[in-house]
Amino acid sequence: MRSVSTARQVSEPISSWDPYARGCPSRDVLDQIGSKWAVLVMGELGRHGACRFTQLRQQLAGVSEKMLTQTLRTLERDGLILRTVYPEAPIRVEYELTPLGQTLRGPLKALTEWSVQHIGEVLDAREEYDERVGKR
Amino acid sequence: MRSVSTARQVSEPISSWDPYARGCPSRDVLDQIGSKWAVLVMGELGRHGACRFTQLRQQLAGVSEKMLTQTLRTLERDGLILRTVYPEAPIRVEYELTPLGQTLRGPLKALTEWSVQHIGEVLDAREEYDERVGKR
DNA sequence: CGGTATCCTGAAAGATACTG
DNA sequence: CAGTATCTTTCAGGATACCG
Repeated sequence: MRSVSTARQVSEPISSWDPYARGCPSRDVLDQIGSKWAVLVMGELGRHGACRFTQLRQQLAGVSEKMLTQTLRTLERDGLILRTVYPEAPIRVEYELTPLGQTLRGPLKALTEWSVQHIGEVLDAREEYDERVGKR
Repeated sequence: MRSVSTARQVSEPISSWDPYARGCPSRDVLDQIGSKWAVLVMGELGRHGACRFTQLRQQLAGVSEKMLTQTLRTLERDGLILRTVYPEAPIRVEYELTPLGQTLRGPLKALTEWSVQHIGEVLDAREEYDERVGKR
């Protein structure tokens, strides 16, 4: 059954894509990036190069087989990662970034770097906010 | 009730933050960014400057009042946007990016620009993938 | 080894009605 | 105007068992 419901039906006519509009294709991509494991997988493959399924599952401690498979399938479908099967025994499968996937590394890196650099400020803001709101 | 459950309990000791690790604070931020409306709100405020509640709801056609409020609250708590109440009658509330929020515009822009630039390739990849898989 | 196939649950999203 | 309260629906995510 091939309905992971990743790409929901886009019924609107495809014209004048506002990158911020609802139901627009580029928005789909953002949704996928925002999904729980996609960024993690991309990051792992970006730093390690080719990885096997089990390797990935270990690096991303906590991911279930189902979610890892689902994430990998979606990324593969979007052309961001390449899946190669080596029909040995036991079977071996390797995942790696495609050239297209490589081009996404920059933007992704910018975002994670931002979060690392500014997490302190965010945490402070939260603390201050909670105090302000709690005191009422 | 102030438990939007945005920030789930981080029980682990705070040491050696791997930006990719589960439950790490910077990961929280990414999760929030990935949430359905946060990027849209940030984008809107980034381009328009200060906006009122109703203005935002109209720009982001499709958002429910509840989700908009929730998104705005979380972003405010994280110190990314500023909420200003003008106690006139009728009341007026304006939202705008904080300096911290401004620093996030770049990374966010990089990501949306990527999606606009490469959406064609992604769509092609999907088509090819579906054909490959369907034919089996 | 590298997955599917099922079932289940909690949280997210949405609809609707009401309010300071 | 700018929300809050409440209810319902949806569905991502996880647990488990099994398969080529």
